[in-house]
Amino acid sequence: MVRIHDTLLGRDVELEPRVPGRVSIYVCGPTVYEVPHVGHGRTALVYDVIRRYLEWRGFAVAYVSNVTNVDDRIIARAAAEGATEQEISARYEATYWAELERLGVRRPDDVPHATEFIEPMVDLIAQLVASGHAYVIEGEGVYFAVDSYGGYGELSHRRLGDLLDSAGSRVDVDERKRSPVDFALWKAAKPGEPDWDSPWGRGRPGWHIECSAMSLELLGEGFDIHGGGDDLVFPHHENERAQAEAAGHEFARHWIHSGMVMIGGEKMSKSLGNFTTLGEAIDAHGDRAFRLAVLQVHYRSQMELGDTELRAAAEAVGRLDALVRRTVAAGIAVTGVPVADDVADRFRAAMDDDFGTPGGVGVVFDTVRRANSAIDAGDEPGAARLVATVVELAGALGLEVGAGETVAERDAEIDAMVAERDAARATKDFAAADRLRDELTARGITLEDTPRGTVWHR
RNA sequence: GGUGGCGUAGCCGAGUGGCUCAGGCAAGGGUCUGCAAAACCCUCGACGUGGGUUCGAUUCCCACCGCCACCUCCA
Repeated sequence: MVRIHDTLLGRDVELEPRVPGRVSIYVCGPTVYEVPHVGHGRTALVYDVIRRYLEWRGFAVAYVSNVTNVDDRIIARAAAEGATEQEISARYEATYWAELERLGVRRPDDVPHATEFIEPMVDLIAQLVASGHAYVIEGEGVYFAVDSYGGYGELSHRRLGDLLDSAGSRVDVDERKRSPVDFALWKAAKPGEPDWDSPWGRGRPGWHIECSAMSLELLGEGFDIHGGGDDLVFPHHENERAQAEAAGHEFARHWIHSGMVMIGGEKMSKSLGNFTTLGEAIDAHGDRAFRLAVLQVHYRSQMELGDTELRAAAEAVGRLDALVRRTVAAGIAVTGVPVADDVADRFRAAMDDDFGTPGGVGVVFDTVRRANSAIDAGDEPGAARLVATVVELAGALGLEVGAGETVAERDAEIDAMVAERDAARATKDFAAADRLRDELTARGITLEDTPRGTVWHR
């Protein structure tokens, strides 16, 4: 059984899906007004792995993640560049998905955009107005009356009184609101901004309402898991929940939140300007190093994710590929070999405990060592089994082992040089052999001499 | 101030009331190799501080110190 840490309850609970065997997940995606940074990459990867693991575990997963494409910052960016909001959001959304694809993050089953769901949002707001949970301020918009919903604060573990005390201390409050903590469901149109028709005049939706409406629309009442970065717990998710439940809907059964990426001990964020773009990080260290670095830290913890961490992870990825090279060089066939059950059990135990990827990764690398030992010992069946297990379990985490060019790429010219060197070695002409190896090294080729011949990789 | 969380060996980072041992990176020594590479073995070193509970605590409890996040937009 899979246990997950539920933010609402503040403890681990068994995942008992609404429909046995099927898990529905909604994860808050980015607002696309800038290129993604490594923090966005981590969050997307964390949920990608949760999705993959649940599937590996036998669940049918419905995975939805939205993109916010109407928002103050998009409008501001469009104005600054003399472009339309659609141009800005389309541009940065394209970058977002392109980078995630490089990371091997699978596309969600559905990617709703705020602008495509105006009608469900308006309907939801209308329900709230009709039931007295929301009110109109002329010329300003529609607001949610926080007082009217008794569960407010439960998700983020805040008392309404404390919220009222701190409201206004950091941000100006519109005194026409009934309570300083009330928030906008619908914002009245302003000149030059995108707007839509509504019973309250033209305008655009508030931020929180889009996720309430879209998650319910696509996944239905009482969907299983709602996730996102932990900076969204308050106010975003608190508000989403309040709106949906106040309107009479059964909202998410479980809430999960992932930790932030830190840089030099501070949260990485666009507003602080202390970010590395995701693309730069992948360029510098590779997609698998990025994935492994993320998996080596529990998803709920804050983590540093800079060059130091990525370099270390890249070295570790090299061990995975080296294992496959050694296996191939030793002539050990792995396809179709069943996994070692005891290892899979350890892996499952770690992962079932709130997606304990660091433990799972530990099991994988422990198995890498054992597999190498088995190869050294000439235990071919044992090695085959352990290597098959490594490939399988790493695959469950979305980590391809021995992928692509590192293993079996053919290159006639390099093969010829390697053959020439082998011939030189056979006649003990080591000067010539070393000269050839130096040439290859200069071209980024590393040679490994094995009992069954020389293999090379980049 | 409120809420949530964290402090583990040179670094990153799991985990557990006692059992030989997370794992990754780095460092030193060794085996293998013509030399390398890769691999394996060994070594190095830990649980913020002070109390308490206990036969025994890094693990439970209390206090303290330090750090981070959220309380405004934010993955």
